[in-house]
Amino acid sequence: MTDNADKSMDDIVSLCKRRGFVYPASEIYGGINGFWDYGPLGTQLKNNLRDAWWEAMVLNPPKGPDGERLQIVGLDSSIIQNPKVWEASGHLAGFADPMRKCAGCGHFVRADQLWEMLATSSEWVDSLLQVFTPITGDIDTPRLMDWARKKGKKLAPNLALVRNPEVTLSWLAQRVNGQPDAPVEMKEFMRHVATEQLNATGLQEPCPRCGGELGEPAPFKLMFETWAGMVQNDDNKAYLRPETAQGIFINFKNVVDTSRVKVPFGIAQVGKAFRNEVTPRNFIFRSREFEQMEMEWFCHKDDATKWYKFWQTERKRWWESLGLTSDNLIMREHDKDELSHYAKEGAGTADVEYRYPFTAPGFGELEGIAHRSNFDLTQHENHSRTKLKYFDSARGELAKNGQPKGEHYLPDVIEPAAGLTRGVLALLCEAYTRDDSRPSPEFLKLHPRLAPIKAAVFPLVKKDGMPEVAEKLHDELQQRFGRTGFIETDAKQSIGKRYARMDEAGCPWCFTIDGDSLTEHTVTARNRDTGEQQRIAIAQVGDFLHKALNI
RNA sequence: GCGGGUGUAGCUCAGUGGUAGAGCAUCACGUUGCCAACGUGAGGGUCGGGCGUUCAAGUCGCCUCACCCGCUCCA
Repeated sequence: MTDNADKSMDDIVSLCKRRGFVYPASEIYGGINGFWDYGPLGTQLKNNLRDAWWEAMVLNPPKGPDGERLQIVGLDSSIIQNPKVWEASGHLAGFADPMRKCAGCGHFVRADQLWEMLATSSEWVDSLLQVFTPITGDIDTPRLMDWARKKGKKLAPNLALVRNPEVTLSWLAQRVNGQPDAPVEMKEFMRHVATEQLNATGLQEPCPRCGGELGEPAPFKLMFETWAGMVQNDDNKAYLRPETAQGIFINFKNVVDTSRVKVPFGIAQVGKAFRNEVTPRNFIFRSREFEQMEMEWFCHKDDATKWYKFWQTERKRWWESLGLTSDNLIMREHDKDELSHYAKEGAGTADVEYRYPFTAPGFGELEGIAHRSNFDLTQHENHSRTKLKYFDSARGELAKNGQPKGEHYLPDVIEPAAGLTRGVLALLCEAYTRDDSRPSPEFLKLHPRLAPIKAAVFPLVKKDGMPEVAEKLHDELQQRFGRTGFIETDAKQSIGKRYARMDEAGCPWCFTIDGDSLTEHTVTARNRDTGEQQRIAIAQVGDFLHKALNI
């Protein structure tokens, strides 16, 4: 087995392009940053992963921790919703955090974190403080001058004190000597060393990175905006959803009212989401348009921890069942300070992380399992002024007749939220294998269930009626397995080359029609991973494949 | 957004101012006897895009776009 750290993303990206898995979006126009198109094989692979998820969630969910049957229903909500949805969810506020852009280096700083960053994580501030002691308020001009010319020049090239030490220090001296009874405090000192045109600009605040002048705070929008209607103004502004989850929460009441589900139950959804990421990076790992598979599991808060643990175990097991090796998968519990706004109060958030080649030996997120408490339903209940409480007739005190009186509550939510497109990436990375001892060294060891091409049927040579037999077997297999992926047939070129092509596309089985097929009615079945062959009856090929694909 | 690198055929890449190339891949025909065989032929490029310098630009300059690496960001 090849270690993921040894796999080259360039090779994987190249194979994806060559074989029609993933193309850069708008390629003929020079591309567009953060967007990707899925080709014939990539689309089928993505659909197969999506279908496997849907089956594991909605059609054939796992048994619960006590062996009980789980209830999960599907949903497909709109990408564009009333903007109030995003106000309620916190995305509008969260995504529009005021940022300040540095005029010197272009770096963005969150306005509300500026002073914390200056105090804790700015290299030049650390260095500068060694020549200035804010407690006494003394200004050692020669030492500051010296710092500006040496260390400052390296660490904070855009700081006013460095660009123009004389002027900056004279302003500072005027302040200190003019008001000797009011010592300069840290913040004020920082503002002074960042300012060289005091009369024109007032005191400036410096960039933690280069000391440059920071611009006015402005919202930094991570949601894509559009307009619903012909006129484009603030009244009809709309947003592309940054996650599929909110579509589920706002339909919670609809589903409860119309589908006879009882808490605990889940609502599952697969769909596109959009985030205007600052830096799309790493192939399809972080793109601006991506696909999520999210399930919101609604349960009573007393049971939340139980379900949180259950879904963690279950989700990791599921990814493993698709062929991701356990060495390359970890479950990582978030630290307290990492938790999202919606998860602060809950049992926690954990990520299923995969060891991608570009994160190896570290890991990158594949799926998040979050306890969102009842944050979202509470928010939507308040913002929409619609009662979303669930009436649970199995809870509450017992009445005279021995029946529970019932309890009204907003359920807690456990959310396993997986990236479909990240899943595709993890599967491709896991499947990509180089084995130079093989005649076809580069191949994709995709799980048979997910492989976009399920099988290929080859006539060994293009004569003696072999192509006709192959054609017939191909049609038969396509009828039976076509809904799960492609069945290929190919009579061109040497048999070895055809096997190699199928290896590269991740096709698990090749069936070859030879002379014996005509007389004995048998074919050879060739295994992608081992190259081994076995003879089976033509009539048995369908059942053989059915078993091999495990579907 | 910053710094560094890259961009030439579907893929991998040569090409240092003078007629746009190779290998593999693709297509056609022939051959074929189980692991990227062979022969003959064919198609495919406004050299990422734009502007400029020059008699002449894939090559030099400026701008721009995309990708990769490192920062940064990632509710």
